[in-house]
Amino acid sequence: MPILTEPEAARDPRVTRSRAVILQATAELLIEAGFAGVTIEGVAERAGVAKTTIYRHWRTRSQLIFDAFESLMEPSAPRLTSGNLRADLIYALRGLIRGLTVSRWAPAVSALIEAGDRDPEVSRLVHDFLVERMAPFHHAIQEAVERGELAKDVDIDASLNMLTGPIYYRRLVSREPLAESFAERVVDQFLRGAATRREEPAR
Amino acid sequence: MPILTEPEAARDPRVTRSRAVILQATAELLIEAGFAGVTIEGVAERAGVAKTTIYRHWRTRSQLIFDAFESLMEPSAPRLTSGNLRADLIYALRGLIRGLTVSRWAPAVSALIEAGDRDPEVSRLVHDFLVERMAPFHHAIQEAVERGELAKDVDIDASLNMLTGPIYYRRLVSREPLAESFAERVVDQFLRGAATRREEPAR
Amino acid sequence: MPILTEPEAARDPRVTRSRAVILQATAELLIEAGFAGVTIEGVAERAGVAKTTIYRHWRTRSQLIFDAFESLMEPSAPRLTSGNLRADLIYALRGLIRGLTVSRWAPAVSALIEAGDRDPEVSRLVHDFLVERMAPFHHAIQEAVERGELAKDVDIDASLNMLTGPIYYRRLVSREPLAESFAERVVDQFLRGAATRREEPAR
Amino acid sequence: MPILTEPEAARDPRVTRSRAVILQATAELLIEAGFAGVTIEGVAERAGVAKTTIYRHWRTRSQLIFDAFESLMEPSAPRLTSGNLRADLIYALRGLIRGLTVSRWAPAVSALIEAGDRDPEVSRLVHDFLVERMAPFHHAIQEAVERGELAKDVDIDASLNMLTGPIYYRRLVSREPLAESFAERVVDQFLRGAATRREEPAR
DNA sequence: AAGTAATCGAGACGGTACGTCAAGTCTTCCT
DNA sequence: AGGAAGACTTGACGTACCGTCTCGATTACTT
Repeated sequence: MPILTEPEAARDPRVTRSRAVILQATAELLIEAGFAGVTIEGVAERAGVAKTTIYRHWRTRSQLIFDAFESLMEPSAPRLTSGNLRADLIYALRGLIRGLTVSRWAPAVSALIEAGDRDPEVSRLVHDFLVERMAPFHHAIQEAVERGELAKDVDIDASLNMLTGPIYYRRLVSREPLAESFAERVVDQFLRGAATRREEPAR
Repeated sequence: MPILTEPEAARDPRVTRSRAVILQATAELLIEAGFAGVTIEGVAERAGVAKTTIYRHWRTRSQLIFDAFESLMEPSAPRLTSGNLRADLIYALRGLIRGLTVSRWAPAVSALIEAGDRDPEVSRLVHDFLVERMAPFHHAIQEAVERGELAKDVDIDASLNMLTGPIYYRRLVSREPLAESFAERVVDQFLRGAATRREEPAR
Repeated sequence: MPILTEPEAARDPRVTRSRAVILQATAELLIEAGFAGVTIEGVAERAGVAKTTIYRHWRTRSQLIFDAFESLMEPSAPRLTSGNLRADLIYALRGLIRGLTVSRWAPAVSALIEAGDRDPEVSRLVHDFLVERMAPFHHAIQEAVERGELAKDVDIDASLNMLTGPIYYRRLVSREPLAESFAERVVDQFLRGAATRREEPAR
Repeated sequence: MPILTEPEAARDPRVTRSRAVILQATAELLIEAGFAGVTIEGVAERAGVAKTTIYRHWRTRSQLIFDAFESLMEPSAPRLTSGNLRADLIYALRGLIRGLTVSRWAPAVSALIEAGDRDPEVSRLVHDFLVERMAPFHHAIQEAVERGELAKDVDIDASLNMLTGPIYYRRLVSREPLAESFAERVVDQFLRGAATRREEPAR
């Protein structure tokens, strides 16, 4: 599912084949050596393809990397509909943590951030990509509000950022340890809030 | 305050002078052109210094960048002691948002992240740097707990990440708009919690 | 009048048309930018034709260039028959000098030499071409011998080379100034000979 | 004796060494494969030197080729002073013919012409080079005039061109066979003149 | 008039070489 | 003696053309 080029089927089968081997090679290099390890010449050699063929299909290295990254990803997580918000959020965050730490594509994550940093178009693609990936959280929270499980005045956008932000922060910025169990700590703190319950004591 | 080399006063005044002009040039390039814009040759030329001289003082580009970044920063924020937790947190987060978006060194931030990505030693330095920068939040929360303003069982580490994580996430990852007013939304959501008051959140 | 392909009339009008626009475009590029400026891709683009079409009709760039050059040339000079040898030779050499310096196709001349240098088949074509162009000189000299105006033992081949050689030499090799008046100097020196009249030259 | 760069002794022995191996490799390629066979990458590989090193010392391929050509040449021919003009001229022309056909550097000659064609600066160098090489002819003729062996009104410049021009013409342009014996034919025709003896030459 | 064959454009493909930039190393010069 | 200067090898950049190769889409010529 190419994103940066026309999505309709390529006529020339050579195109299809070239795109595939190039993305495959890029993804491998991405995982093995990160952003800096993805050189056009390296990709060309590993894919058994001429440099020009790569440039023919991708304008910038960043966009190639984005496409390769996307081809690595499993399809978007399913909607969370267990009806138990806490469990749903923890499940999803655990998935995110795994994705950022132990998954096949984990080593490619900072490369992607870096690509976004260099190429505004890629940064837009990343944004779109994340919005789509956030949808399950968004739905889960919205439904919980409708069920009365969450306060009606909950700030959904801030909430989304407060759930996933800490994960990304630890992975990319502070590089503190990031175990799956961190999911529960964030979700519980998120649900409970920090302030004491004058009327209703915390807990 | 050099971090990567012996902190005691350098004897040779030439060394002192070289270090200064190199850091100055690096910082300028960092701001103007980001991580990729900082080349050793570029720094050498702008600083009017030979490449060798740079390599003599810094082992890697990443460490040079870290040092330059640090020389850009104003000294750590003061302790927050207004006694009003919400106001303190908002004040601090606003500062962080400004730092990441409009400050002089804002353009250098992703360069720093990127440097951390390439050089584990730098990533450790960034971590230490952030821990120190986080101290005011840490104190503010701890004192609020002691004052009874925050629940005793508050998860301090998770909380710190939930306050600053969303900011970094928006700045570096999703690149959503990031206005100062976002500080209030995060702090309020953090304090209030998401769960409705009537029932206790699932535990 | 194609030389490198079957000279009989092409049946398909598409072929005729393609050949024409390609030669036209080649000639233009040849004049504008010389041998190195004639690239197959450039010709294709200027002619509004696919590269394949060019390769279909010419096996090598050199031969394309030769054909284009020939299409540029006016038909061979007429026989020189004024009966005055000196005037005839001067007239013809002046024409050659103009052709090599100020004519429309002058800029293409070294391209042609160069093409001959790379492609033996072209070099043969150039040779044939020159022989044909030399015919007027050849006749003029032969008739002058018959008229008794030139010595019977004149070395005709050497003479031809001694008349045109200096022109080409100045144009291609030494690049000394080459004015039309040079024609007279060469012809006079040629007729008169260098040796003094009193003694016979060494034999 | 470098011509295109400062003639004073290079300080850094690395420079001297680099120049030498590069010129050597260029000369070899020039002889083996002509102008088109001299690629910077090819020279670099054969010389065991980095491309950048070549670009550091020569601005263009043409100038590199000229320098290599010059390093190939034996020093200029000695003055011709046998006192016998005919013998002297024949001797010199035979040398030229050998140089253009069977010498070590013969295959490089058209490359040099081609280089001159692309780079005006090289064409100037070639001109200067030829003027110097022509000096022996020039002297021989002048002295013969003084000795009364040649007519006082001989056109020296035209004569020079009429002696060497035919050789170059056959070698580069018409590519007719070019044996050493051609030297005599040219010299004799040159001395004797074409016009019949009975009357004074046409005029 | 229909069918088939020649010819076309478009452009992907694997290549080679270009000339440039920057990396990090190493040698020489100079004070 | 040690710093500055800068030559060196290396490797990648992105571009231009090369000559070959599918791939339909027109023609043009049979029959």
